[in-house]
Amino acid sequence: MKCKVSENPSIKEAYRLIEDGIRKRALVVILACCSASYEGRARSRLDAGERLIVIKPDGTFMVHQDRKVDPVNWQPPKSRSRAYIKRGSLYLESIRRDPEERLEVEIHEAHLVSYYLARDVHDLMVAGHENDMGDMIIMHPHLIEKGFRPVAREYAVTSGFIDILGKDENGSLMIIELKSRKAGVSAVKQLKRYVDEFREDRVGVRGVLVAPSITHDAMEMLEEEGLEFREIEPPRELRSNRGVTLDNFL
Amino acid sequence: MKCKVSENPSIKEAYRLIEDGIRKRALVVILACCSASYEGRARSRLDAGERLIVIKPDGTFMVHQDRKVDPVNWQPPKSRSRAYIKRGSLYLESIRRDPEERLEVEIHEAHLVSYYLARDVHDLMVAGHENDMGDMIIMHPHLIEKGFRPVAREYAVTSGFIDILGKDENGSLMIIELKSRKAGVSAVKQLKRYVDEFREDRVGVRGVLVAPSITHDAMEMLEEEGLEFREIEPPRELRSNRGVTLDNFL
DNA sequence: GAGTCTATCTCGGAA
DNA sequence: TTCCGAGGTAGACTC
Repeated sequence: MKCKVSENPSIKEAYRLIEDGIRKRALVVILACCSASYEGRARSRLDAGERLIVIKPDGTFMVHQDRKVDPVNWQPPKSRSRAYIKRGSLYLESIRRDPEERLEVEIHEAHLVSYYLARDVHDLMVAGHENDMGDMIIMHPHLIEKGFRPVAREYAVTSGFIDILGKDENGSLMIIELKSRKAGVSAVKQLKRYVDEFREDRVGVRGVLVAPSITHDAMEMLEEEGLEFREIEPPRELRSNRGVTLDNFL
Repeated sequence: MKCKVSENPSIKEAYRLIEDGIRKRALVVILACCSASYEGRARSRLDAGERLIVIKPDGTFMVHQDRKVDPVNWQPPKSRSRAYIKRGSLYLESIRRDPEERLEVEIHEAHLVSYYLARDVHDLMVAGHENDMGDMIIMHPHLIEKGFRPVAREYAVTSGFIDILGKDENGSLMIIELKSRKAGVSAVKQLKRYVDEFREDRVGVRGVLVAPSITHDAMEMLEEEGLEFREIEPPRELRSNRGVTLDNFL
């Protein structure tokens, strides 16, 4: 029996089922009219409304309203949850240590209480990240331009890390800034800071912003600063080679 | 009847209940063994596992694993969801326009399908935001130091917005950077950029980072740059006056 | 609609 | 453990 369900349970029934589910490290799902108070990194109060409450086996606790992707109140994995009855009312409590945080939910009326002994071994396979773009460019440097040779990756400078450092066919230094989404002015500013740092030493340093697209304002600033743009889509293969390094090509 | 529930439904029963719930703009909650494919801003694939699926009245769609606060796959509010049966299997689909994104979930086995006609009019009341800190400092400038006078808020400069601009008792310009959480090196860099911009014009500009705490590295950088730190906790009152402006004090 | 910024951001990786 | 940066960030707000 993977699933246990109770419709419109009494307070005691709800209490027992929830405690049972937590103890068995099940996925506990509750539909209820509730209110919530949180105190920790911030402080919040949520008045009564009908919501979805979820307690996960890893200690995650969430209160979801009828809108938005984000929970309205929550606690992260490893929080300790329990149910208790006080003055005839059912409460849920989730406590986190370091930082000390406490979320208390008062259940005014439970419509559905259930738990689910979920088994889930798989992780998400995802493609289209900045890291994948870097891998792709290291493996296919001509995507930047003919004759481009990468020299270093995540190269540390005062103002941060240069995504890819390389040289063009004339031996001029090239600073590559990667963005996996549309690039804004902040990306241009970041690239400019890197280039300025190098230009102090020597001239002829090229700065290239690589992204699938760019905002209008960012393109204007880029041109003003004498920087370049390469339109490149992040790769879409789900099983990209992890751990591609420059060693393979130098 | 606020709640409708079916345990271990057949494919057709599950299909009908889910479509019914979506049409009635209910909160649809499903416990099922499923796999998922996403294509849009990125691309992802999730192999079979036992999960919680939620469809909200506002169009939000979520697939939750047995761990983590964030859903493993999701679509934002205003997405269009539907269920359908293809080659004897039950599928859920959620589509978003602009950007074009599609999430498809195949239900291999539904353990629990339910929907809940939730009513929830209340919004979260929360305290402890950066904005509240700004309000507090505008109302009590001496928290920065004796004689401090705020002059402008969200003051636009080339590299962004200065949280609070003011003058000390000697008439020297002060640039205040607020953080509601522990400040890191990025906050110091940000403050430094603002101060540098002003120092081009005139010397004697003071930069002050205001936060409840600061990382070790950030404090070192702050001292190197001749900037200052004020340890201030964000306010905890839940009903802070919204819309406090400088007009009330100048 | 596009751009910018905060967040109880969350989450993963590195020092 | 602490810290830093990426994210399909989400969500709020301004222009």
